[in-house]
Amino acid sequence: MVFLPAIAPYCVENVTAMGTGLKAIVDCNSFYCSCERLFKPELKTKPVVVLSNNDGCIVSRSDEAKQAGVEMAIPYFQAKDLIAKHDIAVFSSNYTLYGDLSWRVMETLRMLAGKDNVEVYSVDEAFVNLPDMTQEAAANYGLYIREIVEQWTGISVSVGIAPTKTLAKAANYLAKKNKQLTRCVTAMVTPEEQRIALRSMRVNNIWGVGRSYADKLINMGITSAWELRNMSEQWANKQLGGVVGARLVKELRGESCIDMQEQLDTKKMIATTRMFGFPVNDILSIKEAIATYASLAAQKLRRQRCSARTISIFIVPKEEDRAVDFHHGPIISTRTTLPTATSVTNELIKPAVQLVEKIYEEGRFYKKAGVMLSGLEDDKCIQGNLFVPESKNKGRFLMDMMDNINFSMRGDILKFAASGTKRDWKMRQELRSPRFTTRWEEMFEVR
DNA sequence: TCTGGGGTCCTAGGACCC
DNA sequence: TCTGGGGTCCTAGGACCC
Repeated sequence: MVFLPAIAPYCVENVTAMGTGLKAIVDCNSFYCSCERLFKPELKTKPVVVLSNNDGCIVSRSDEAKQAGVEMAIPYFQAKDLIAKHDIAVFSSNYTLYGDLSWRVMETLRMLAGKDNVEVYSVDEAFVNLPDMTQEAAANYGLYIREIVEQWTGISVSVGIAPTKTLAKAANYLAKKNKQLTRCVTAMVTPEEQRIALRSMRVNNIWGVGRSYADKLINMGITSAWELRNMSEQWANKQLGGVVGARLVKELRGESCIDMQEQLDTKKMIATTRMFGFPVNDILSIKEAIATYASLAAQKLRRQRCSARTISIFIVPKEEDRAVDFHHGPIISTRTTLPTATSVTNELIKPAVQLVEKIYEEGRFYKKAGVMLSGLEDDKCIQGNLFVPESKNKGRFLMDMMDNINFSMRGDILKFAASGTKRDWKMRQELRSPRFTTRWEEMFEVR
C-alpha cells in the first residue's frame, strides 16, 4: 500500500494561460501495447506489437519490439520475419478496449489536476496546466503523476513539463528517449535547462516539424532544435508556413502561443474511411461500403448532436503502376451540399450512394473508400431552407431508437439494407483481443 | 499477395460584390 | 475608350498531429 500524497497543493483553481504557469504533457508509453499487456501479464517483458485497421501497419510497439528492430508504421507483412524470429506477440487493434482505458487515464489526470486543467489531446496524451514551480518541484510533480496514473490504471506514462506546449513535448521526447536516466519524466523550467535540452535534440523531433520541414531545415544547415530556436520570427514566418512557423519559434523560446483548448468535443468534420479487405471492382460493393460508412459517420454526428450540410465521398484506385508512391496515388472525390443539414442516416446514405455513380469507373479496381461530413451545424439551430418543408425531425426519433439499441448491444445490430449483409469487402481483423472491459461475454476471467 | 484512420490549421487563389 | 481598390466567402491543397 502506497501512501498518496495530498493532491490539494497542486489542484489550482485558476491557472491562467497568460504565459505564466507551466504545461505538462502526459503521454502513455506504447499505449496500445500497454493495454494489451494489462490483460496478458505473461507478456509484460515480452515484445508486443499492435496493428492498424485491416491488419495493415504496425502502429504500436513495446520497447522490446523496438529493440528487436521493428520500425514504426511499416506494413505488417514486411515485419513478419522479424516478428517470427523474436517471437513477438501480435494484436489487431481493439479500439473499444483502448478507448475505455484511455478514459480511465484521463479521469485520473482530472482528479489530480482539476478537470478544467486537463486538455485531452489524443487517445493517449493530455496536456495539463500547472502553476509555476521550480525545476525540482516540477520534476517531482511529474514523477508523482506518473506513479499515481500507473497505480490507478496500470498504464505507464511519460511526462514532460515546461513553460510552453512545444517545450513540454520536447521534454517528453527526451524523457522517453532515455527512460533509465529520467524515469520517464523531464522538466525544462529554466532557460539553462532548455538550452541544454534543445541542443541535444534534432530538429526533426520537434513537435510541429514534419518530414518536409525537417528536410528543408536540414538543407539550410539547421539541424538542432536549439538552432531553430535562435532563428527570427520573420524568418520562420517566411520559411515554415506563415504564422504557424513564427509561433513554433516563439514557443521554443518559452513564449506560450498555443493555448490550452477548451474541450473541443464538437468536431468540424467527421470522416469514416476504410481500406477494403481486398481490391474491389463492382459498383455494388462500393455502394454498400459507402452506405456503411455514411451510417457510421451519421452515428458519430448524432453523438455530438450535430447535423451536416455537406457530404463528400472518395474512392482510391489500386495503382497498377508500382512506381507510384503508395501514399500519393490519386484520390477521386466528389461532394454535394444538401438543402438542409441533417443527421438522419437514410437522408445521408441516399445522396452518398448517388455520388458513387459520378466517380466510379467500370473495370477499375479500388482499395479504399470513405465518407466525410462537413458544414456541421448544431442541432439546436439548423439553418432552414425556404423551399424545403421542415423535416420536423421525424427521422430523428427513429435514429435515437436505433442508436439506443445498437449501443445497448454494443454493435451495429440494426442497420440499413443499403449497407449490405454479406460485406465481402470488409476489412480484416484477425488477431483482435477480447473487449475485456466493455463486453460481458468477453470479460477477463480469473480462476 | 499483403501499405491505417481521423483529425486540425493555414494559405493561396478564384468568384463575386460594391 | 478607359479597366481600381478593397473586401468577403469559398475551395483546394499543403502541412502537421496522433
